[in-house]
Amino acid sequence: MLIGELARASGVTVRALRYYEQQGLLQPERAANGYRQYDGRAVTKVRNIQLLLSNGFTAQDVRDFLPCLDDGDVSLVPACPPSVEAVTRKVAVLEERIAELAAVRDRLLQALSGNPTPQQPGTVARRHPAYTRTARG
Amino acid sequence: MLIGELARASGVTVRALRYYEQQGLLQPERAANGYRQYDGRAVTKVRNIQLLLSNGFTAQDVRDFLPCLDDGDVSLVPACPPSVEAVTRKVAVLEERIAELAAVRDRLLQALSGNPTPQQPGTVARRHPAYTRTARG
DNA sequence: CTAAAGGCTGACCTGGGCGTCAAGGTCAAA
DNA sequence: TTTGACCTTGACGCCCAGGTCAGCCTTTAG
Repeated sequence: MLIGELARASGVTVRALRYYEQQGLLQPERAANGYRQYDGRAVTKVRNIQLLLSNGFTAQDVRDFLPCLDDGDVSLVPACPPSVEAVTRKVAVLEERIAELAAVRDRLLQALSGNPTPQQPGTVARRHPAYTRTARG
Repeated sequence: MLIGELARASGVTVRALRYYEQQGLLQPERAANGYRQYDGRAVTKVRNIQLLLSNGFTAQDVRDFLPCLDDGDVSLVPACPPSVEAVTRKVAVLEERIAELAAVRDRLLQALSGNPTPQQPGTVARRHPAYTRTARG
């Protein structure tokens, strides 16, 4: 799979793919002519990278994520126990971000329904109802 | 409340507060000496702004959020019906972001538990269990 | 053979969210 | 009155995630 195909398949630009590689997030093979060669799993991987980057994580953060998410193949995990701690921390970060966004969402929904905010001022709602809706619908 | 106090109270820098104002996210009063004057609700507002910015939204995005979240006072909402549509769109964006992050979190948890991924390749998990954990909890 | 399409590296540019001076005004305490 | 903390605007700088252009090589189509 050449870089242009991967770009189209994963919805990012060729430039972004080269950037991700430069940041150590991708390590494609090289053909004899110097062209980058990606396998099919790279599509998932790139989507996950983009997903994290567009949610406020940095390339450095993503580096911490990927060792155990490599190419979306979770079965690789037992081979990388040293990063368990790092992954656990990342899960906590995600929990926090999710809770924050859910709180904002709840406030917007309250706003739309015209209800007052049942919370003490000084911060955004912390304890919120379970997340039940599915994306896009 | 002066800008330095607000900065300490809300956990951002003075520079950031001036930047938010420049971006149209804050409109403090001005004292006779030219000093910015904030009221207590600005603390919540600033925290919300920072929260959104650190989650991958731009100042422009935040501008769309704030008309109905002003100072965290949701009771102001009925006064701004024209932005209902914009807020609704933002809720959808939040739902999507939350779902994405929850999917990543689920994959990390699967990785930690060593389970295989029960999903078709090509994208991150889309339908995920309800969000049940509380932040830092 | 030639043109078009795609790939390569290197390098400079951009926009967003600030950090960091610079030069100066204001205010409370000593 | 002087010091020091805090405020003002303005301007330049930085990092990050790429965009864009230049100059060149490779592969496929006609």
